[in-house]
Amino acid sequence: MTVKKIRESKDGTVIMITPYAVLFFVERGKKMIDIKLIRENKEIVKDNIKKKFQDDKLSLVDEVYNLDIKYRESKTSGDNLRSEKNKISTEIGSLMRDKKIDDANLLKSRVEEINKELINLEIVETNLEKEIKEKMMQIPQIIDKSVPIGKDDTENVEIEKFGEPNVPKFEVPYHADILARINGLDKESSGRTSGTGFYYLMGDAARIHSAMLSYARDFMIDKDFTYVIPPFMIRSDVVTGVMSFTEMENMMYKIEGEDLYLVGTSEHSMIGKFKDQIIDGGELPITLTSYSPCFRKEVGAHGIEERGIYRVHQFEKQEMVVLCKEEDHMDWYHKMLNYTVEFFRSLDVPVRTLECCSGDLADLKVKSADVEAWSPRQQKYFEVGSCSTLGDAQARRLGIRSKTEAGTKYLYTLNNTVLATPRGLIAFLENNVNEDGSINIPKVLRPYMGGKDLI
RNA sequence: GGAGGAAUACCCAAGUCUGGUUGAAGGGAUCGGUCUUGAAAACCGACAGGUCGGGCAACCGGCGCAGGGGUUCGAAUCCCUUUUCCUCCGCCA
Repeated sequence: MTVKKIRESKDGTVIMITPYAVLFFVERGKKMIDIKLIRENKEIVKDNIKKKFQDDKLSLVDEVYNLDIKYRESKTSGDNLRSEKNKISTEIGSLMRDKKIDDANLLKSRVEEINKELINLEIVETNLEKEIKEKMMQIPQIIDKSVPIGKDDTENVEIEKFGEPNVPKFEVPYHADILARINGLDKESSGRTSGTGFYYLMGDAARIHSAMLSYARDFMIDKDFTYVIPPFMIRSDVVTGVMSFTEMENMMYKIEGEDLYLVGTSEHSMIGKFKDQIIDGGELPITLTSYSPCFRKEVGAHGIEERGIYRVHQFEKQEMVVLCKEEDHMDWYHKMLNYTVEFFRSLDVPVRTLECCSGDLADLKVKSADVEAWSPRQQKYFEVGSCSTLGDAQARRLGIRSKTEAGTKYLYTLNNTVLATPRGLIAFLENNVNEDGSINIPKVLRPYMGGKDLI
């Protein structure tokens, strides 16, 4: 099987994939908010758009509002015609049984007329529906009241620091150099086999990497999360359900000749698992921790760096995913964020939490914060994980509902990183390296490192 | 990868050949009741969910028999197509 990047293919793959995905996007009618909110309270939706500094989208609200009125009108007249048609067809049935052929034929011509009328009406109906969905797709999820208002990532807000951001007396080497000293990284070879953005981790470096993941897995199992190994490839309908089209283009690797994509995170297959499912209210909350390799094209602002393994095409991740009821999602959000903080603290890595401001928040998200690890080399924090609640937006797109006494409701979905590595490995190395190049192994990792306390 | 078979409601399952009062028999599960000290059993009753539209509401209507399309006045039923599952063969860590 060949993996091909959409962007780079010159054989028509792009042209084949793009319209297909867009079609799917539109036809499945995935939207982030309930159209009833626009019918009943346009201002909430508009205020939300303003808060996110997307004023160019304001007109969409009124457009949807008006199209919706037209749509409902045409749906009502269509439904009436269909109702009449159903009635007459049943009558024809009983006339045929009684062998009253002439009477039946008379009625048939009436149904034929109705069908002619319906053809045009249905075109109008379908087009209106499509137009509404396209516009609805661009209207962002309503953000939480607590989200700080700001234009872009420069206005994100630090919530809290955990651990002292120490700067040791010696100069902490660049992570690639730390790895070089223990013969832990070979990028020359990976360049030959796979190109930039890949790596060979070797020896103790590879072992710490795996140890951290195993520890992350057990850490979450101890928090009563169910460990899951999901599929590492998913179909396009799942992909378009869990991310926007731009994200998809910039992130996902497509398998050539198949309707399959390599996951960019296990969240994709984990949320996809529940697509079109109705979950019994008694099973909630569903708390899962999944492992997967993650593949990302990283097309866009940053791209792939030359040295090091900070931003790469392939990494591994232990993730947490929670599906819960509306009233519980904020509790889970805070709990999940704290778990990641606790995890990094147990590895002697100072961290801080940084809340995403309104303008930097992805359209699907209600609230989100990054966990950032301290880099004693750069003397600043860098992102190692991200915790988000998507409200019911993701569930709405994918049809994930639960049945309770109150009726059927869309679930609230959340996800958070426990550990993504090699990035997590970098954080670990920089904070545990000694002047002589040796590396301290914290207590929690020793069982996974054959008992060693130092490399 | 090849060759067959299947998909009907919470579960099992009839209906498909031969299109029409079939939005779908029957059974189980579940819920309510009778009987009982209590329970079981038996008997009686309820039980298609979902989604979209209309209505203050009671309620009315559209869609809906794996998904999508077609034929027809009319489709669970006929045709095409996609997916999934099962059996057999092949291949393989």
